[in-house]
Amino acid sequence: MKYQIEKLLQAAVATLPADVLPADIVRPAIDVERTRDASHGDFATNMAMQLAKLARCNPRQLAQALVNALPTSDLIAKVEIAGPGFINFHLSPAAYQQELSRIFDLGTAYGFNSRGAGSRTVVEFVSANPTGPLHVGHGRQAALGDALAALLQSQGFEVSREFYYNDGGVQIQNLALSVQARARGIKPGDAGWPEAAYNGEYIQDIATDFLARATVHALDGEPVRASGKVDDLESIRRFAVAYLRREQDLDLQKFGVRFDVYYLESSLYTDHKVDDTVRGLVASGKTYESDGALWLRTTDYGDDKDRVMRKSDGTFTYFVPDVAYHVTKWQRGFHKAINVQGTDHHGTITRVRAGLQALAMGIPPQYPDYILHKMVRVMRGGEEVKLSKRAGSYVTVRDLIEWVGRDAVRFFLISRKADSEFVFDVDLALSQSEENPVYYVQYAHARVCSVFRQLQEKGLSYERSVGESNLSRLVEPHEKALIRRLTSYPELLESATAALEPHQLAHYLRDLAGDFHTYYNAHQFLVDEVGLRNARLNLVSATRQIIANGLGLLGVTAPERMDSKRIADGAENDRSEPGSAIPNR
RNA sequence: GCGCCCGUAGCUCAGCUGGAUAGAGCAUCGGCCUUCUAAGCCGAGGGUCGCAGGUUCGAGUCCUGCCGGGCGCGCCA
Repeated sequence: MKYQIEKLLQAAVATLPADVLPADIVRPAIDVERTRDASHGDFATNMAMQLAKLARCNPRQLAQALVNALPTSDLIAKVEIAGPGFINFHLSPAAYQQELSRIFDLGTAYGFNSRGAGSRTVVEFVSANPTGPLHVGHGRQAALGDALAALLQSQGFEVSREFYYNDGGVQIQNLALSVQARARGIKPGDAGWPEAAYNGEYIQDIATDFLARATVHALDGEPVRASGKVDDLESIRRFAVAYLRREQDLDLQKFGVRFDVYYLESSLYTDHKVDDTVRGLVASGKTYESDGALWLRTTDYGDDKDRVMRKSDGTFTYFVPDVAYHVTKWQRGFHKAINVQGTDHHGTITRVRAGLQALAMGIPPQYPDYILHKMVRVMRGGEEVKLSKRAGSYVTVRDLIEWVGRDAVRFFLISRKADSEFVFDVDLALSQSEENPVYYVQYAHARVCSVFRQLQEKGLSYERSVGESNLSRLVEPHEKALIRRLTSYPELLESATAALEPHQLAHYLRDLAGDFHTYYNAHQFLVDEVGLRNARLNLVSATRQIIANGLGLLGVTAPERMDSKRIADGAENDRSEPGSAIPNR
């Protein structure tokens, strides 16, 4: 609808005579947006004011000229000039009817488009090192990245979800040494406990299983059998990595997140991608040797100092395989790449991009895109739980899911802008999980389903149709507000995707649910009069569809009933005591 | 010290890339269940949009400088 109005305006501008709008003025892009206030109509544009500034004339007069030049359309019922020169458009019932029909026709695909068709996109997220369980920060990335990937898919992008494993390097060595120490009965703080060791209790679990010669079946790899020999550091390393990868995979499975590709850092070495990258960089002339190390002149690309590629001991710094990894993204045809990471990684952005630019492969300077999220602080028992791998005590994704349920964790983590810090109050989530915003949205969905169950029980008829006579029955302000919200869903999806901001969708759904609950309380749907009943049922049916669509993109379930306080995926939630459920009324 | 990000109601956060009277949830207070599920609805109070300038028809949004907070600044990853 928005585009149709923009087209009309475009036509109007083109017909303006030169004495009103001199031809040499550069036309600003036509921008039509939703009004905030329903009394201002459905859409508005400020272009008369922008043009007036350039043409040095009265904005209201220019607005009038534009309105006069506007082609007629059956989508528009009324056009007004308001305030300093806004042009307000009131849509006709036909326009809404057309849009509601589309909701029914397209179903789960409503709001989708093919704007990104043919654009292969890789979204990299989580990418946790296999040195410990996933913490809440990873949870935020998982929720963000997965929703973002779904949004991109809704706009026609061909998306690959990728997880990059740093399975080489010093950290893995430290992990192996930690497990080995535990297997020898050495505990954190004891004499002989390695300095850079991981202190978490999960290390003991791994050591115990290792000694018991357990076998770990990683979800996407070969089974790994522990040798049980304490001196066999290589076996310990392989076993520990497989063990923790499996743990992480299980967490992600519980969270409902799937990856298309797990990319192993170690494979970049075995496939010679790292060597190729180094050769390419040396050939570019952007490197130099100093103090026995090989450096990349990243300062040529805006970095504040040059970076070491190959240390004097002959090993590479981590950013070399990182560049190599991004080269493979480009070579695999992903000309759009988005990385979801914590803000503590923002220093790496310049380096990775510098490496890609130095290779002169035709990769755009801004490749890849980054979404950096701030840290999640966790409050429990009135105190902040410090997220420290060293201390070994931190809240895991699994903890959160067990406490408040997957749907709540997902919705909660997604409903904040990535670059805003926020506090996850565990006590609040524990004590008031029933009041979590996600249930508000899910309840709206379940309520519609319930209405249709009642319809059947009462044996009432219902005709699914949004014909003109039908829609003209929807005259209540509550109904108009709901229609407005529903039909703005495609614009919302487009905006959330373009801005890479899934939180927009979470907020939209809460608003939509609010519109619905208000309507529900104000009016009866199952009325005797057939025409009105059809009209209202069609409206709430469309509402149910959009809520289900939106929640689906966020990875949250849309339950058909909420007949207990138990959470939709309540298998994870053992807090409900017998009798605590609120019975149906 | 330098770089990036953040600062909006008591708390947690929105504010659609500069628009019309700054919004929601929680918390507080007051109403609404013999009526499609009260996980809901209606109403009230609560604001110097960190501070000070600037840009223009118009600034929470843009530019500058301060103040406060986070993160980064290794031949660590």
